[in-house]
Amino acid sequence: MGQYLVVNHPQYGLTPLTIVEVEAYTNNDPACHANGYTAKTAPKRALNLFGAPGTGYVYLIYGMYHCLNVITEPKGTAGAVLFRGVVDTNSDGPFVGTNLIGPGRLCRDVGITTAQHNGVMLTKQDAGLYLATSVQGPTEEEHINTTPRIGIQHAKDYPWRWIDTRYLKK
DNA sequence: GCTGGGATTCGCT
DNA sequence: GCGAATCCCAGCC
Repeated sequence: MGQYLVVNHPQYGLTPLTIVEVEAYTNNDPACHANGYTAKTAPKRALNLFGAPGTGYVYLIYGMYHCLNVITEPKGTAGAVLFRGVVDTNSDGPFVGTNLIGPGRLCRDVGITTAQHNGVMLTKQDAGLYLATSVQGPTEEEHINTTPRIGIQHAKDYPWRWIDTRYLKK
């Protein structure tokens, strides 16, 4: 939270966007795509969930939208953070004044797709999509709230969604 | 080989 | 508040 997701905008080039909303999914989590599987038995879609930390996991939801995650657990253990919302804090960026809230909208507006970005290493800059330390540093705890995750059918009570209250009220 | 549901969004009512 | 848009693949026949 508060760090940068750097995207490669077709006109503005590399653009740092500040992360303001995330959710966590992990091993033995009923809501995780990898739940009930191992790295060997996982369906193709969820395979990257068992990859090396820093790997991007992009999947298609409802046939229409892409969702971007980053792997957070050691290789072989499922676990990821879903990026649900970013804001453009650049004075002249492409999305100034437009907070990209919602995982599908975020991916649509910055051009993240499974074809281009699933499995890329988000700690390296060569894919034009990566994570970076922000100038303002991580979000202070006073600005962060936790809530249950959105839209899931299982483990609805896990308080594993984090929001920056300066941009999101609930 | 077919069917149904999903970590969503937007527009219309 | 509800439904449509639309693709992947697990589960079941």
